Amino acid sequence: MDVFEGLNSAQVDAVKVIDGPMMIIAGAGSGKTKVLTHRTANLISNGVDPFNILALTFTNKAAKEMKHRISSMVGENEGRNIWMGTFHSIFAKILRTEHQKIGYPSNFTIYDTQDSKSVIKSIIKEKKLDDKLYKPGIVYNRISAAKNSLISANNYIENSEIKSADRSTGRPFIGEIYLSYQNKCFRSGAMDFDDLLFKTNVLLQQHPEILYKYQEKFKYILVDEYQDTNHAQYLIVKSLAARYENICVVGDDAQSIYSFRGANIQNILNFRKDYPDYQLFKLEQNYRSTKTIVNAANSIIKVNKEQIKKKVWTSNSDGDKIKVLKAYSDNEEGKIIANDIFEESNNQNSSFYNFAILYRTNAQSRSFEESMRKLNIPYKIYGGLSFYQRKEIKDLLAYFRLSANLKDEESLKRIINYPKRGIGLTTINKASICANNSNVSLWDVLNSPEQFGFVLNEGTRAKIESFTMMIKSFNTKIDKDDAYAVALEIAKQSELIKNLSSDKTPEGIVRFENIQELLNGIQEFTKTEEEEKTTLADFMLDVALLTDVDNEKEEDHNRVSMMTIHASKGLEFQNVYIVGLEENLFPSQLSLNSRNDLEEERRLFYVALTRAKNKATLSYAASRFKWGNFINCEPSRFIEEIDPNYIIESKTKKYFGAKKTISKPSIPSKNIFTKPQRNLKRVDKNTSISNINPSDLTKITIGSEVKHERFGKGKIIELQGDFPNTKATVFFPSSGQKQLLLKFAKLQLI
DNA sequence: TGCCCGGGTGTTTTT
DNA sequence: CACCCGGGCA
Repeated sequence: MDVFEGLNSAQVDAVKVIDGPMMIIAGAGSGKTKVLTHRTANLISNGVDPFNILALTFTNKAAKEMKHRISSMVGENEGRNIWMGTFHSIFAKILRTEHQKIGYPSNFTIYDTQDSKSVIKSIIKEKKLDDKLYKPGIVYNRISAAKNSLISANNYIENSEIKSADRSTGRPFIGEIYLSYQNKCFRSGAMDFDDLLFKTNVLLQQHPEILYKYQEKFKYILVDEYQDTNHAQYLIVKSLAARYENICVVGDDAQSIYSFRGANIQNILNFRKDYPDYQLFKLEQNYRSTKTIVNAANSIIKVNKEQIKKKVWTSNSDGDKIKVLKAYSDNEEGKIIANDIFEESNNQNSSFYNFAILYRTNAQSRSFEESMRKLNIPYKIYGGLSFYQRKEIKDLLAYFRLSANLKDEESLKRIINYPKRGIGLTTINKASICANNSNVSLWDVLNSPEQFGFVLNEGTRAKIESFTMMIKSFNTKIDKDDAYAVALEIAKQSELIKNLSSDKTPEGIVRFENIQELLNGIQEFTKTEEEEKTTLADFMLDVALLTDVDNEKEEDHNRVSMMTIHASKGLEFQNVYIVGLEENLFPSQLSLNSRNDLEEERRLFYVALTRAKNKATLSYAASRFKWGNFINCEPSRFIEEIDPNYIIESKTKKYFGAKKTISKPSIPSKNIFTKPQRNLKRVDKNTSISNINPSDLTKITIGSEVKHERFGKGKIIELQGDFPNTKATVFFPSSGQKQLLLKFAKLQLI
């Protein structure tokens, strides 16, 4: 196929380049992914071996998608050989291969943030530090920031600048905590997220032969979302590319929104210094959005001082103006938005898949969930508590993790007394002290108590022995037998299943279902994994790096997407609702003190707005429930910053009126959600599909008298299209003529 | 060792 | 408001 087909001239220029350093500044919606995939295909059709290509993306989903698209251009056999993934997953893979060089087992565990904080917490306790001052979260962030700047624990302690900074906040011992944290992780055969990058740097720096090996392997390197790379990532890329300098980075400084994670916009600016003979390309034509949205977004971003000059434009149509909705409270905001989505989906004859609600913080999702449920609109929340972070899932995974890596202390502590085995905290604490004294893992102490001076009574001893015996038996199977069989055995033998299935509360049933879902996922894994890696140990390797977005299911079609703006990066929707546009919320209160932070918030708003293809709607509430009482809110400065030509402020009255209509309980809500099911991620399939069945639908004809849950009585004037996509024009005496899609409208014949 | 109750505390954003 | 943690008691 022709790799240049369908590209504009700027895109062709970028796709053409094969060798040498290059940077692509790609405005929002400018076809960045297209350029990346076509360029990679072009490399391959010019004789570059896919085995020599490394492509680093920001999310697993982006990697998967890109791999898929490349494969469809160059063939599956070529495409599959490209190394493509997130920094974290690619370098975890390399670290597992080269584990001996850094003294880790190849099956090291990856600690998630929860695990890390729990380790830190236990250290703070051991060191008898004031836990009011040393909060695990704060300490974790300090350590994380240090690692991302490649500062080791010893460097940290020796660095006088850091020392005085920590002193001034009253926490002079963070360095010591860092040191024993690293020690503990090492002893547990575990790495945290930042270690994956930190240790890769150590590996490449201290072992020239390894560096050479990967420089030779990855002769062509491609980095997506370069504006969001941190120092550790930057250095890895730089050293890998140093030999051949075939490096292509893609990014947009206007969309840099991860500085809190150590991302450094300077990486984009430094590129020129590192590779003076680089080629620069700018993609400025936006194909995604209407003129209104593109221009409004430009008017916002131009308020920022720091940016690379570019002119994003589009030849798309003008489109609708951006609506600004005011609500009186956060709950009313939910209702107004749900109402608007309902109406728009009818008017546009459009699936809910084309709608997204974007917010600044995860906590905001609640009022939207509630109002969507009331209107029976199906939705899916991305992020927040991910599937893998649920308690019951973490419990079962902890069994798997421990069985794969006996040294994993966090997992051991989590499950040794769950389900109850009569091995309590006192016992564990004693064992921990022995482990610390001999600098061995907790498992070693439990496994051979005498050897490490762990005194215990006969009863406890027997209980511990039966536990270790069980885990050991899992351990012998986990990297040999079929993953699903082992997983099921563990779930049963540990009595976790028994324990969960005895809980008949609604929450308990959901937990049990989640376990089922995990087991199903493992069964899938044994079938789909191409190579022969189908043991549970293989499954566990990068399960820590998976996120919700990575498990998109077909059933998620026809649902409104709800997520933070951060999570929406790289996505696009026909209709975007940006909510909670209030001072102190968006922009966040914490950003108001520094120009840089405020500019990042503004970029975040820019990202949010540029997700929209057709329509963007903004909303804010005049008061919001926070920490138990109402606080008054002011509209966000970002609303004023938009060029007023592109927005309409809706009259409050109209929406006030709408509020009344919605809150009228007009549909019998029986069956659907008998009681509010908070925390349920899985929404029943078909919740949105009309309550009347197809035979009812076919009975509706022109002239039928019908009743609509919000518009009341009406008469069918016209019908267009075939079932199930029949569109009806209905006249409602109360609110005029409406276009409705029968399958959504839940019309009832009178 | 395990459960219950009360107080204190917390909201950015994520791999 | 909702959750987590620690203390007190069985």
